[in-house]
Amino acid sequence: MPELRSLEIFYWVAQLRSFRGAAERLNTTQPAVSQRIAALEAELGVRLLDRGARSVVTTAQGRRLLDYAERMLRLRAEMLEAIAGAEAVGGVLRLGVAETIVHTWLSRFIERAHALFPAVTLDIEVDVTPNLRTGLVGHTLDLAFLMGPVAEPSIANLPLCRYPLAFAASPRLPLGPGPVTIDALLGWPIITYPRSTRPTMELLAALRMPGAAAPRLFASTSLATILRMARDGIGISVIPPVVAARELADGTLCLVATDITPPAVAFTASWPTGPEEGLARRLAELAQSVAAAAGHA
Amino acid sequence: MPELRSLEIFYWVAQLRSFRGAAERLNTTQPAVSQRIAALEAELGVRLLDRGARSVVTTAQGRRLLDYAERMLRLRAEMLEAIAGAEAVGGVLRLGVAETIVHTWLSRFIERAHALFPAVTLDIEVDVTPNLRTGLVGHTLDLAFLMGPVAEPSIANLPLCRYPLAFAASPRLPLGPGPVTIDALLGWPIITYPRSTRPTMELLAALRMPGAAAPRLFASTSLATILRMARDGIGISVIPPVVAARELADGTLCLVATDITPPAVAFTASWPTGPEEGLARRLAELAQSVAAAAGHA
DNA sequence: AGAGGTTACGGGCAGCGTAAGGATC
DNA sequence: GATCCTTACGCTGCCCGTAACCTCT
Repeated sequence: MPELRSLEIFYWVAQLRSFRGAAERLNTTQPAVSQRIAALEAELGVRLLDRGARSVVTTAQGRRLLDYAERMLRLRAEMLEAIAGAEAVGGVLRLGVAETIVHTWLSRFIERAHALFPAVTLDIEVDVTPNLRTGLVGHTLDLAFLMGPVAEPSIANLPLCRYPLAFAASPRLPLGPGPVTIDALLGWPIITYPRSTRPTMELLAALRMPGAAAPRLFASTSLATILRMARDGIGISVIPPVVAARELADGTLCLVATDITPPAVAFTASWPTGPEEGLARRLAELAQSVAAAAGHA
Repeated sequence: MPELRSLEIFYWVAQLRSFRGAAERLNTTQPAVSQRIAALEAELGVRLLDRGARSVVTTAQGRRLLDYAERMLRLRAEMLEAIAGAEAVGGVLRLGVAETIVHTWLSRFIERAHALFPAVTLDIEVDVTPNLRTGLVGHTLDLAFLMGPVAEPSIANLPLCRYPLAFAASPRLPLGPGPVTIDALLGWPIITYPRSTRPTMELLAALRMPGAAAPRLFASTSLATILRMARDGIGISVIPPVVAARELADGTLCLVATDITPPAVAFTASWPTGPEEGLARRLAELAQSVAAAAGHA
């Protein structure tokens, strides 16, 4: 009689197409996974996985079992929540967060998450959106707050908040009063997110005027670094004003009025769907309400 | 993380309202059951069962878990059949059979059951219908072919066959030719099923004529005994002719034409519904087709 | 006293981790 | 040679069974 543990191990091997990956995912060793899979195949008298040289693929029977395994694991998760309640939902949830969120409502989210799920440990990893996306599809993250949505079939998305971008510069920069033209703007380096991110790509497209010089870009994955460079007068930053509230308040940075409106950045909570998505989904919904309460919806 | 084995044990304890009963049902010892239940309660941090002095009842949480447990066990059974196929469905199925069935198509059923489910062992118990019914509700039988249907909410029924009853007596009985009147009939003891069975009750009701003497009843739980007494000329038997084919063919018994038609006996395959009813249901359907093929539908 | 659940204790075995082996690119 | 799965092996700890204990009728 197959036990749930075996089905869970099979589920992750099939999902990740890797014994090793499943072992890491389940905090065990790779031979242990091998043994359980072998035992499961023997128990059912059926070959479940084709071990290729550098790939593991499910057989037809394996795919059928995968479907059942997912349903059973889902049922167990639902059962645990129904019986033991949210307080008992435990374990580690690996959360990836884009830096912008860190500077806005992440700490409030952590507080409320801890209050709702005291037995859950959040492993937080701050990184840029493309890396977070990779982490989600590779199942090394259970949930991420990133510039979304993530357009993958196995990833679910929930919109969190939109931040309009704005130009902000040190008041020492001789920009003069009144709206700044694009030409004047392009005389300074643009300090913002890396080129690989969507808002920066859109910004560059908006700034690229025929005949004008290409904008100089000072990109950084670190918001703190962007702000620091802007305060130092190195150039003009493009950021959501909300992450620079302190600098704007104490006058070390000023918003720059221009005749172009930079794009807005939209964030989503995104997670890989699966039998254990319950906690991720609940936390995503919590994040949504926290973001809304923070007035950034 | 609760394993299926624990949920299965809990299921049976809750269902049978007994640790001991569950232990027997699952071929294990009572302390083992105690331990699993205690561990399960500790795991979930919830009391599942109230151990009364002479009774075990589920708590509210226990009832909720019971629902999930049944769904999970059902899913596992379905999965096993889907993946491993019917050949791999194994274990012991305790089948109760009314004696009439033994004399008609039981052996054919056993053959076909063995062919379809080679890994299943049939534990067969021949008894009278009331005892079989008790066995079903007490979960000591997984399936029974009896005079049904069994009107219990937790018992499912599938009609199998109907046998008209007939009067049969030794040719040495001086009954004379032509139809026998009720009065003449009542001069002899009626040899048939025990008083507690439905066909006998109906028969007695039909024979009870105003002013006439009450019929003398020679009841036996054993069909072979009934036939033996009839062949010995002790009285007139009331039986389905199909179980006395040999005696009718070799002339040791003759059908007695009368002006009343005795009732028919109807048999059903009946089994307790539950997460593991799959095999019982399949065998019940098989029995239905065997009975139909035997021409007794 | 007897039925039924709990506690205590010892042994067997499943399952895990470490380490070595083998296949494929 | 690097990567990934398999096999071998020793050990831990879970789980089961036996037996004694407790409680209620």
